[in-house]
Amino acid sequence: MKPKYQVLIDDIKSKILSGVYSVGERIPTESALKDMYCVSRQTVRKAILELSNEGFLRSEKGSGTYVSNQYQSKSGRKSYNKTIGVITTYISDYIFPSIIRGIEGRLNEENYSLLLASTNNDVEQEKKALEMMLSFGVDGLIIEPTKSNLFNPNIAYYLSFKEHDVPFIMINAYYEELDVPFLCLDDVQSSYLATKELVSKGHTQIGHISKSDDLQGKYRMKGYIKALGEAKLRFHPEKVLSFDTETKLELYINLKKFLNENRDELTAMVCYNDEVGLEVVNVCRQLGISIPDELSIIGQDNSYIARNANIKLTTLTHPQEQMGRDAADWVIKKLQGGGKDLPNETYYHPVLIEGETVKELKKINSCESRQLSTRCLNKKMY
Amino acid sequence: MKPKYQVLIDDIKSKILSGVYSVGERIPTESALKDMYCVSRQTVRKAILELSNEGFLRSEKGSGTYVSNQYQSKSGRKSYNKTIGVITTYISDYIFPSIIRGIEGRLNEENYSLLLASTNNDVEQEKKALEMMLSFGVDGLIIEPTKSNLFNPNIAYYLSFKEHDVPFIMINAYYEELDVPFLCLDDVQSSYLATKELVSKGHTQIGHISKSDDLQGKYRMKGYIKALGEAKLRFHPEKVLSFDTETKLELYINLKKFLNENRDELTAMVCYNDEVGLEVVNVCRQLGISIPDELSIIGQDNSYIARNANIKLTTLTHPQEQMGRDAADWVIKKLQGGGKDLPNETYYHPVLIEGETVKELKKINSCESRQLSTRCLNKKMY
DNA sequence: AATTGACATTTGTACGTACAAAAAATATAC
DNA sequence: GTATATTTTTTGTACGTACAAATGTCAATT
Repeated sequence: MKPKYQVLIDDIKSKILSGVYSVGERIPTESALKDMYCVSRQTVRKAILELSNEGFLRSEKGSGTYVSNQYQSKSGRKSYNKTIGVITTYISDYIFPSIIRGIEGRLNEENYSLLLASTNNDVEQEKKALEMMLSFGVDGLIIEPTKSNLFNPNIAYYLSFKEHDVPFIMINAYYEELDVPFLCLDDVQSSYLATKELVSKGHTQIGHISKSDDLQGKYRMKGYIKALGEAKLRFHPEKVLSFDTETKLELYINLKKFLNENRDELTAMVCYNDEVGLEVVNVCRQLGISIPDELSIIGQDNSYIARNANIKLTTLTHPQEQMGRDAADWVIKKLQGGGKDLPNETYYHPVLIEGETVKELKKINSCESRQLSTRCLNKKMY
Repeated sequence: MKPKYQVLIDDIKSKILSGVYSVGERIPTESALKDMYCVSRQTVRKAILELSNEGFLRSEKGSGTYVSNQYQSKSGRKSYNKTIGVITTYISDYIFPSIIRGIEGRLNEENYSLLLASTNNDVEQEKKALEMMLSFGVDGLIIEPTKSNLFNPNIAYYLSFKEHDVPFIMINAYYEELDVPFLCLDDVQSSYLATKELVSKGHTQIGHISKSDDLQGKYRMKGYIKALGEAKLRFHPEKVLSFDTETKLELYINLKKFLNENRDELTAMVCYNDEVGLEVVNVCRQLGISIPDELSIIGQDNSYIARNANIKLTTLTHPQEQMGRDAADWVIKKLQGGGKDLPNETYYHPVLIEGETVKELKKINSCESRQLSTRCLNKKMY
């Protein structure tokens, strides 16, 4: 358990690093902090003394305590460190090794070092990672946002980076509340193409699995709805299963329930990503649903797990390594002074990769009113 | 007029610098100093705290206050970051993603964060990474040594970690100059088994490609020599090609020259690792040397590139993910106080994985003195 | 002789009171 | 309006009490 003075140190340091207290600004008096934190004045003083020793604060008798610039001059040795910080939600899973390979490759070409931290899509861990990077004084940052579809209190840190002219760029998603540079797959287009592919294969009963806390989830849902609309197919909310980072552990159970309930309603699923797509394959195997005979599935991202599974998942491309290279390239160029003509928003267009999980229903598409019963008949013949 | 605590500081510092209190010696207790100087205990503590910050003293609860050496830095304070630093030579290539996966997985189970830096097997970048970790104050470290077979001036940092009781463990190799905990593949055994396999397949003209700046290179050479010795085969230095991190870029050219010169001398190669093994395959393709008909090849480490190449390389296992997990487990246990019975040296035993790059020569092994001319005759017949 | 448990000792955290010293704010005089 | 004196505010030094946490010591037991 942290001592009280350490809680104060951490809080005040956090406020300094995030720009709540800016350099030269006077922080609340010892007496005010005593009341704010419900501690004794001695405890406040102990915290302030330690922060002064670390160069964050400077006290003046009779006047007050001010944010010092000593820590900043230490972290301001940007060109000396030649290090780029990378903050991602995960490191060794899914498409992240490929992204990191792209980043690392490009950085090595310019002899930049890489400092990498992961957040596990958790706001507290993102905060810690940001403070680490700020404290050390990285030259630039490549950041994958955490829970990008929800409000994030760490946004203050990004504003602080902007203020200190530390170039950073976001990948995979961005905070819509901020005007920041980013590189993203066109998530709308990805789901749109997936849904459109299923429509072109004769599917009219198409479900969707969505992730609610990431911006990708929102726009992949948008693409799904857009393609339904173009095909004059109605959007049914009960054909959508939504989950988030915290409920991901229960996805297997929720999928089982969802697919059982919709067994006779759906002929196809557009999944949030390949990981979810393969989870659907797994659950269908448990429920005795034949893929793709009874249910067609499309994942997204073209991850290695889609390519290496027992059944080759139909999926959409994700720029992965190229996006990593481009992000590193952007930061390097920014650091080398050529920031004027760098793009602030880059979208990558997805391409469909055919696998073994989509079945064409065109043969029985001549009479749409009998589609479901024809499907049941077809099933009895095999 | 000097404050009382400054009088104490000056007096105690003077006693330390003059040798009255020698390094490692316990100075009088707070209570005794209170009586000696006729001040309050708080005033004594203030003096001791400042001397501790300056590196002159070190206090231990329940025990006393000791004279420290002056190299002790402020980063010796206990860390509350719950972050483990990992320093590896590379991040996204070869077997490193698997190792990192193991580390990350174990750390996540205990809610530790991961901070990752790579050195590219360069001493300066290792120094930078170590300073970053020290500066931030990680709770523990997992380190893959840089140029582990050469003297490394950064060894002082590892001594500093030891002194500050920051638990760290090395993976893949260690510095033989230091008595540090480590987890390693048994590199002697790996090359020994590779060479022995070739011997058992009838090969007597066996070459070796070695890496001189890493400890693995030294011990894999040792295993090669050991197996030659057991088979009563002579060790020929001209059948060994050695390279290091800096000359790696020229490996292709040097391999071409080496394999051309030894075209009629060698029937098999034990390679430092899979990467080198596949490079040999590549060069042989250029030189028109048929694998494994004319030259058998064994790599080491069972990396994904060995499993996914056009030709499946015969190789030896490396613990990769398991070793990563064990390293993280070791550090976590150390941090949780259970340091007494943790192993200081762990070796993993390699196992041969058969591929498509080794040919058996047993049919023509009956007369060893005519082996080379028989091989030439055999070649003319095809 | 080795181990265990109880107790003493020592440092660490946190609260409080009191006064000193320097800067800032306000009042007063011109 | 400006200069000076006085008061208030804020940090700095020093004292004290109380309890927690870790280490060290010693006696009893096996």
